[in-house]
Amino acid sequence: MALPSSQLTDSLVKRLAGPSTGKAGLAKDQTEINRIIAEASKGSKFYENEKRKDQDLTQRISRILRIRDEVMKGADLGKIEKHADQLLVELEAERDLSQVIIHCDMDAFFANVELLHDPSLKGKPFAVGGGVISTASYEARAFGVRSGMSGFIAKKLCPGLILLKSHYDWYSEISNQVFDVLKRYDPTLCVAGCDEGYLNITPYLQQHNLTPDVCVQQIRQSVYEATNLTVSAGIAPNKMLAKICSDKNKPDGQYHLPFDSDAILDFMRDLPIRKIPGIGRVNERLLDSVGIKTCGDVYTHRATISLLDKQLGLRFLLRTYLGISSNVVRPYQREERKSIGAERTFSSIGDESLILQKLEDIAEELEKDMQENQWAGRTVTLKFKLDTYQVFTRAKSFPRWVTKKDDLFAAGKELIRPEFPLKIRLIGLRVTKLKDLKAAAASTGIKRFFEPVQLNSSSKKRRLDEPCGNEIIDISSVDDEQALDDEVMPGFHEFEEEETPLSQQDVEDDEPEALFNPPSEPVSRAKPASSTGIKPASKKRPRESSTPSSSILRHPSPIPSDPSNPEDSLASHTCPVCAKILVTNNQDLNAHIDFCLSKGAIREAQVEASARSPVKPTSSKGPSSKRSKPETYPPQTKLNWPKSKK
DNA sequence: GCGGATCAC
DNA sequence: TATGGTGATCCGC
Repeated sequence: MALPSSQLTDSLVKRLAGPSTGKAGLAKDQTEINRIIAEASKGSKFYENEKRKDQDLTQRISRILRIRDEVMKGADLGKIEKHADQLLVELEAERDLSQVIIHCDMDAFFANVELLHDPSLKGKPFAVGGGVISTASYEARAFGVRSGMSGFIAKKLCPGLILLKSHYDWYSEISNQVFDVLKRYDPTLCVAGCDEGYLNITPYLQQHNLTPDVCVQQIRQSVYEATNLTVSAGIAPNKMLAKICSDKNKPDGQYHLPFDSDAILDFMRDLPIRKIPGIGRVNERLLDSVGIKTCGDVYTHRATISLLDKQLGLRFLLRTYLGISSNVVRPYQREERKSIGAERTFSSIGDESLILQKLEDIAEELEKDMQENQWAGRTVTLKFKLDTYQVFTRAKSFPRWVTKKDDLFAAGKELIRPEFPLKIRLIGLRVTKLKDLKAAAASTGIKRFFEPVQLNSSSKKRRLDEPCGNEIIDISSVDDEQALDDEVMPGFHEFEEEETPLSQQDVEDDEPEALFNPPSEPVSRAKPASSTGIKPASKKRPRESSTPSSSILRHPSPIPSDPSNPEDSLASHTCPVCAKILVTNNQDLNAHIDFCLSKGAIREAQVEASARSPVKPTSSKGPSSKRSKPETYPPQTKLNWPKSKK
């Protein structure tokens, strides 16, 4: 039984353990649990796919480290750190401790709802979910059973595990009850999933002359009285911190982070970076590769991060280190929605007619959903997962609004046809470039004059269009020019809530998110040359990328010396790669850095390519498997963060 | 606009 | 022993 260790890397073992390792309800011996999971998975197609992804990530990390080493040569680290420190001062100035933000998170939600319906489950290890576990009871978690884990793996970890089917209607109803309670404390409640939400209780505290702790006790008590379910909560000055805090005393507890800069810094210092929303397993590994395990490590490695800004996201990480994030709490707006889709997993099938049947089913399901919720869209994206677990997407845009099953099915067929032969285990359709048919209808009647218009968070216009006499029906055939034309309601602006930016241009970072906020996260991707080169055919081939593309350091005045530098004025800069001093503007500086980087990166890539030969084709039928040239050069990697600015 | 990847619940 | 579904974001073409 100890034989597996030979081929398994630590990273693969950890990856196989699932995305929610390190969550609450820790089990005793994680090592033993991971071994059992790896053992049970070994040899399966799922396992092979995870292995492939793990290897790709390993390569991506290698590229980043090579870039780092190259860039560090001759770099003036002292100067770079000084610049990072300057940025920290600027970010610190943005800190806002004036709002009391609460993150409420239901404890083992699905499992506890099941418990209400069947009290005999109390004290037993059970989990909700069929093939994949949604939620495990705390007793089951002690065995290592976690959400996202396959049911049969969970059974291996806990032979006595009771697996329950999901009852979404139950969860949904109770979920609404919970939110109704929370809204009494903050009508602008921001729902983040069916079992959690953010509140800004600042006004409530003032109106009722309460302290945050007492108020949150009352909130939790109110939820319990209404549902018989416990909820944990975090009290902090912003959403990110509140979310992290809600996990601190879970279950049935609350944690109040002091509203004090130094206390927050202390709190962040030893916090595992993985706890930050947006930093998942991949980003965790990437950051770990440069020595960052905790938020405090961000400061220690600020020079490295500065040099790898493009890959790691300097600004995001510095904000994280400081414990700064958005404190804007606002309900999800319908017009923020960007896509609607449906997908289904089934036992692998290769028969074309059967696959088309599945596609038709999905098209019908999606049409129903779009109809019920009044959405139309212009882009249809087909998604399919091979029996090897590799996922692909193919998209097509239309000049008109799509709403009907026939159109969805036709688009799907057109997109999948060139991919045959195929053996797939999942198929799905998603529609984007949405048009809100409810808004379209509303804009038609007189009532439009009484309803505030909401702008799309991003910036401009909102919908509400004029056309169509008065019915909502089938706009799919309306002339697009007209249908596409939106109209802005006069007199309403919509973007008010911003906090004042102080001197920084960047005001709010993340708030537009429906869920919490941060679309952030680092990581970077490497795309290319995956170890297994198979893939569906058609379309684009691997073209080679050649231009550098990036400039490390995205800020106007990144590392260079001068603190004051407008956007494009000339200034003296030290190239972090070759250490030359250049008098130029930022654009040219970046171009220069790209040049320096590409030289080193290409050289490294060549060395690596020659040292490595085979690209193993994992069977499977992808027609033209490319494999041609692995990477021309590395700049692929990068962590995407949130949209920090702009 | 497209496709791959990551993330969260 | 059968490893989910929905939605979003970001990057690099």
